[in-house]
Amino acid sequence: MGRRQPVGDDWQSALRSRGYRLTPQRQLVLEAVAALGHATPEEIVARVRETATGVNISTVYRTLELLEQLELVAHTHLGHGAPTYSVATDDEHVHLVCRDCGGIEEAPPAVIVEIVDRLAGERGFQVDVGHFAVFGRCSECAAAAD
Amino acid sequence: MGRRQPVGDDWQSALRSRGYRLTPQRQLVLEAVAALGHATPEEIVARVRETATGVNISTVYRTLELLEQLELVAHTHLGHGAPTYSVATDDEHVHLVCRDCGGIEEAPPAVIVEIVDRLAGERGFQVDVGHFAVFGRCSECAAAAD
DNA sequence: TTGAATGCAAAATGTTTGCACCCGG
DNA sequence: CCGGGTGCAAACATTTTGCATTCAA
Repeated sequence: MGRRQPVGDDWQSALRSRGYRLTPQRQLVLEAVAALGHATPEEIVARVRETATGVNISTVYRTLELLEQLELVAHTHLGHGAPTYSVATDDEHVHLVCRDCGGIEEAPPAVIVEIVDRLAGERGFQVDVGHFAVFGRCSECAAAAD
Repeated sequence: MGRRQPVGDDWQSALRSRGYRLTPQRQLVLEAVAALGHATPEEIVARVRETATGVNISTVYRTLELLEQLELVAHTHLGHGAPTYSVATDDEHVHLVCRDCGGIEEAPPAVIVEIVDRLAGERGFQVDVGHFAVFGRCSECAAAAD
């Protein structure tokens, strides 16, 4: 895991240009999301506090909401508990969530282009590939279940 | 929505055969799930209370957990808040969740057989079609967004 | 300086648990 | 009668909100 790509400084203009302020909290949250990948708010605040102990969880929630609105981050519901956040520029991928072990695999979006096109063509539904979640049983657990 | 299919009496043997007791609460919860389709625990308890006012929400949670274990019901996470339950014998389908209006459309499983087969063949991942959730933007909201 | 942003505490929402009582088998 | 099942209350987990204070611009 670890960092995906460095956080550029385009995020600063993204905030500024829409009249939002640049704060250390916002920078730290964005960096944490980028460094962690698929992180819950709880994990994000923990990471942020390694640098700035005082940061409040409610600030993290508000910041994530704002960053998502600015399309700098995106969240995915993987089925169980809290949602996970990643930077919006990450390559989108399909999430394979195992109902037994809870493990998460990632598959390239190529796997689902057909259905994406089909849903767009047949019903005008624009699929958000990054939020695609497929539930099932991974090969490991499938083997163990027999 | 209303009822999908009547609740047979096979559920009684499903409980009995595994040493579980038949209770009015369990019957009412199962009937509510069947009648409502895609209902949250909160909606289910409301429905149950139309008939039996005293039923407690914690009983509903415990009952849903049991019924799911017996494969009489199944739950799906549709992205936002509480999970939704349906009877396990409902025809499985793909859920299309709109990120804007929160609306849920259903698509026939035929739409995704290709990817199901592909994931099974390439990585041994057994897809649970009923828990398939596709996030995106419905045609209505897509039109409104332009 | 000034209002957007934060921290804090409390509320809202969703789910789980301990325990005494009840009732299905 | 007996232990599984229920109701109740309280604990827990997660997210949201009101409000006074702080700080980026």
